[in-house]
This record gives sequence, structure tokens and C-alpha cells, in this order.
Amino acid sequence: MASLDDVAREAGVSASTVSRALSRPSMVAESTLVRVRAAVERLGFRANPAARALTTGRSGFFAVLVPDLDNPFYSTTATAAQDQAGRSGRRVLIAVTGGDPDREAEALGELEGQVDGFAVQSPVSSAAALKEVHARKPVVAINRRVPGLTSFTVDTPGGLGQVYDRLVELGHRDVAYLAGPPSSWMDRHRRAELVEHAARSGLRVRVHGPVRPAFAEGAAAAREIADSGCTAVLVYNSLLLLGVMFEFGRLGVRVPEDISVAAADDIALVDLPGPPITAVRTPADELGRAAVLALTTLVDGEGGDRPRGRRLPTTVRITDSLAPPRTA
Amino acid sequence: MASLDDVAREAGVSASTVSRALSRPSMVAESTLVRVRAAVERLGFRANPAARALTTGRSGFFAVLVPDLDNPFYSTTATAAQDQAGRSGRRVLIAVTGGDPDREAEALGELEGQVDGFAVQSPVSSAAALKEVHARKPVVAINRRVPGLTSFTVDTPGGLGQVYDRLVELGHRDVAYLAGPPSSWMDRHRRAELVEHAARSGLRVRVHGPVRPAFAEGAAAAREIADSGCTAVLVYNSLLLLGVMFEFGRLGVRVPEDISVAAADDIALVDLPGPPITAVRTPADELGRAAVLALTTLVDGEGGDRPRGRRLPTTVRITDSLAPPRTA
DNA sequence: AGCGCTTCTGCAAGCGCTTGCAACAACGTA
DNA sequence: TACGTTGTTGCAAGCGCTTGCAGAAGCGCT
Repeated sequence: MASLDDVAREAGVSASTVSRALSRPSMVAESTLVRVRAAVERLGFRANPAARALTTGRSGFFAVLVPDLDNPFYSTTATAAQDQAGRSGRRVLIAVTGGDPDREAEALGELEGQVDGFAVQSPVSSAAALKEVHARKPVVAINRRVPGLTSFTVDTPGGLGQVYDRLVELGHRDVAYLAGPPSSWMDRHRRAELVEHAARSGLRVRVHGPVRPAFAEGAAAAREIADSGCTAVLVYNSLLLLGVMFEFGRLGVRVPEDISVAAADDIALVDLPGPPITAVRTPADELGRAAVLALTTLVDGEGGDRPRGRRLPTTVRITDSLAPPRTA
Repeated sequence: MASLDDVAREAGVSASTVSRALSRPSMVAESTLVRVRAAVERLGFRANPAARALTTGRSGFFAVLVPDLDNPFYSTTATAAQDQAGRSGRRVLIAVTGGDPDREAEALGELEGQVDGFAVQSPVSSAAALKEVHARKPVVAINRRVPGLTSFTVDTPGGLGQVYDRLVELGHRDVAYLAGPPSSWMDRHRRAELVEHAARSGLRVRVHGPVRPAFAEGAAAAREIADSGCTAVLVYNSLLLLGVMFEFGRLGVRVPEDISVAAADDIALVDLPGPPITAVRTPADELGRAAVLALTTLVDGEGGDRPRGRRLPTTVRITDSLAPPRTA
């Protein structure tokens, strides 16, 4: 591997000049620039990232912590984060934590020295722990509000409210909610919202689960839901909903004639043929992008004002997957 | 951040001793070890990875290149790879290439200096390009055989053969195959196998697709398949199959009464309730593990004999999702 | 007592890059 | 002509760690 010195020799300049030619071209005369570039080309030089990291204290990496990759919500944010990071020449280190607080803490600790910042998705760590890390390396929270940290969330509760309203309007009284993982801040949030709404509107809500938000789990829960006598079901996420509907299909439960369905995100529903399904449209990719963008300004920025987090608005797509209850 | 020197001072020894205490404890006296450890603890010391990488030439990272993360096959191998890497204290850098040769090449180039090796999943790059990288950093291929590289594949064709045989045995003559992405080495392989088998056994095979291996795409292809008059359908992967079956459910097409179904992997079928589906059981996680293990020996090993790749055997689960054709 | 040996520790160089500082040239300007 | 500018370059230190080498003990042996 060619080093800076090799390039310097080849171009007939000093190593510092080469370094500057590459990182701050405006400081170098045009003619030298050309020579250096030619030498770089000829030798196929690539800066040694470790050396650069050592001197600058920057690695060019952001870590993205996600509970798992099987959930399209997470893989989507992670992929979007990677894409966004690429725009400032950075790379993303995806760490799968399994939603386990210990592994999350371990990842935070181990990676602290290797990355320029963290985007933590659905963190199970305590806010205090996150803020401690934040004191040294910028941390932004995705999909959970953490006081003191720039946080990006999605206004799913708001969207769900509209779904409840519609259900009430249609005459539903008995609604099932298939809950996501208990460790999920989002799920707790949604349930709270649900309970509150139920109290206000006279809905009776039965919670099923919690379950791992996977297709198979949705399918597994379908029978219980169908048998529970509810007339509508709200599901923690779209992947679960597909599982539920898949099994409904096998059980002969028709949507929406026998039961109305809706999901709290629409990720796995995109491009699905046939009649659309009621869902809260969730901009997962935007979440990943926004988080990385915030990290970028946090790292590159002159310091000072930390970027404001946002709660991304949702839109609800109410469709014929919601219909009046059968008995009505 | 505490440095080695800080620890050395705190423990009353030299920096080199601390370094050795951490990386080669057997070279250090027990009593010193204790003091050093205490000092490390007290100061919360963590070695600076960049500095370590600079001196040793090792970053402790393996890169795993995958086309995308939405495909559970890839996310499973990636997750397993991460897990396996953790056992030797390494981390995994997941790079999503989108199945794009340019992005794959770019990732290989950019990461070459940052990682100790590559596990390349379903690489679209030419074998020559991969081998060129391999000359500098170990590369192992996942799910594609690349001459000159340690490669791990799964014997899906062998498994599919059994499925075909069973279909013939049941009296099927007209079979559909829903193909995966055309860039996939695996899909090409499977199709070749299929054609050959068809010729031998008098099956008539109609290829649908190719499609992106996603649930929605499967659902979108379902009607066309159902209308094609075939009596059985083989699907590129399990995610697609779920999509197909999902839509079958909505279309009123019954499995297996109206049509027999089977998938070329079983990943998304795990834990699915109800009657099991015929599938070639694919050890995706083992693939990820094996690849990282090979990398590990390639890097840590005394050199010499490069680890042999393997073609992981598959088992086929033939179930009642295969039944005699309707008209038979 | 003297010797070689093993065991442990410290010294110092160096990994490849960045960057503050100083040197220098070329160029007005007073 | 002398001097301050501006623009360009090189020198050298240093980032935090690892490691070859050599020195210092401590040991058993003759």
C-alpha cells in the first residue's frame, strides 16, 4: 500500500503538501495539485483511515443501533441512514442489539472509540446512560424521545387516533390490539394512547400479545384474535398485520366483512396489490436520514445550538379494510 | 479519555507493560497484572482503536456486503456474521450494496483500508475484481462460488431436485417457477437446474418474473400464476412465497387443493403456524457464521492452507403443501 | 562465589497521517 | 529601496498504541 510519503516522493513535494492537496485543496497551488493528483492516481493511493482517525480524532463512522434487522422498520431506517451518511463521505456501522439492554450498553461502550456519533433506534438503555455517552460522542435517538438528546419520532399516536375515531364512527365497540415487544417505547406509547382513547370513546379494547413483531407471530396470533369476538383489530406493525391477514385467509376470516384491520405503520404494505389496507403512513427512511443529518451537523457544526429533534407527521390512509362491524 | 500513559502512571509501570498486560497477559507478572487491571478499571480506560489499528494493521472489523437488508436471507446471514465475529472480539460492518456492481466495487475499495476481511454475499462483481482485492485482504464469498476464493454455498439445487421428483411423482406436468432477481447467481443456478430437471422428467415449466424477492412482489405475481393453469408453483424464496400465498388467500385459491406450493428456502416460514409448507431448509445463519469463521482463520491463521469452502447440505421438508394436481 | 538461565520490565522507535509554525518567494505599496 | 502582504511549501511534532531489544532481577546450578 502506497503511503503519503510515497506519493510525496512521486510528486516531488512534501508529505504535508500531499495531505493538504487531498483534504484542503484550496491551500495548494493549482500546478502542484495537478502533480499530486497524478501521483495519487499512478500509485493508487488511498489514505490510511486508521492513521487519519488517530490524528484527527474522527473515524468517519456513525453507529446505528437497531434491535434487529428482520423488522423492515429497522432495516429501512438503517439503510436510509447508510445512504444519508454516504453523502458526507461517511459510513455507517450497523449494530444489532437484539433489543437487549446489556448488548446495547456493550455496543455503546465498545463503539464509542470507533465512531463519530450514534443513532440509537428504539433504545432500551436508560436515558441517563445515553446522556453519559452523549457527553463524549453525539447521540441522537430514533423513535423514542429522550430528554436532553436530539430525538426523532413519528407521530403514530396521532395517526392512530384517526383510526380509532373512524372505528367508533363505523360502530365498532370491541377492538383488539396486537401489541409489539414490551421493551418498545413506541409500543408503550401506543398502548397508552389506545387506552386513553378507549376510555373517551367507549371502545372496549382487548390487548393481545405482546409478540415479537414478525410475520409468523402475527399469523400465530390470528386465531386467538379471530376467536376473541372483536370486530376490528389494530396491529403494532405492518409485518405482524400481514401475518395476521395471512392466517385469516387460511382460517376463512374475511377482511373487512368479518373483521376490520389496520396497522400502525405501512412499511410492509407498500406495493401490495389488491385493496389497500388502513395504516398510518410511517416515514421510516426519513427517520434514518434525519437522525444522520442531525449527527452530521452535531459533528461538523460549529457547536453551539444542537439540532432540534422532530416528530415527523404521519398521514393516515383509511381504506375499505375498515368496515362496519358484522353484527351492526 | 484516559490513554495508555495515564494508566501506566496510575499503576506505576510503563506504558509497554500496560499494553502487554492487556493484549498478552501471560508475559506479565501476576502482581503487576492486578495493579494494571485496577488502574484500568479506575480510569475506565479503553484502548483507542485507531491507534491500535495503526500499529497492528488490524482494525478488528470484517465487512459484510449484502445486496439489501429487507430480504431475510441476507439479514439473517449478516446478523449471524455479526454474532460470529463477536466471538473473536471483532465487529462487522454491514454494507448494503443494492445489488449494484458499482456500489459493490466502491464499497470494496473504500473499506479495504478499514477492515480485516470481506464476506461478500451474492457478489455481482467479477471474479477477477474480487480476487484482486483478495490479494490484499481476505475475501470469502457467500452463496456464490468464485474460483480462487473460499466460497460457501447452499445446496439448494439438490434440495429442489427432490421437490421436483415429488411433483412428478404426484402427477404434476405443469409447474410455475417464480424467479428471483436476474443478477442473482443463485437464481441462475436454480433455473438451470430446473430446466435440466424438467427436460429429464417431462415437466413443463413456466418461468414468472424475475421479481424483487419481496412479499409484495410475490403477492403481485400470484394472480398471474394462478391464471397460468399450472398445478404447482415453486418460488425463489420464502418471502415471495408468503406473498404468493397471501394473495392466493384473497383470490380464493386454496393450497394445496388448487395448487401445490414450495419455496427454495425456509427462512420466513420458520414458526409459521398451521400446516407446514414444503421448502428446502436453508441454513442462512450457518452461512454467515462459516464465512466469518473462514475469515477469522484466514486472518489469524499462520497462513498456509486457506480454509476450504463448503457447500452446505440442505434438507427438504416435503409436506402436504404438495398434493396431486387437481385434474389428476 | 560465579555462571547461565528464565522472567519480567522499560526504552525507544515507528505505524501514516495532520497541522501549527516558520520559511520563503513574489508582489505590490509607500 | 524597504517593507508588509499574500500565497505556497516544508519541517517537525505528535496522535496512542505495539513491539524488538536490552537491561535488571531472581533463580538454581556447579
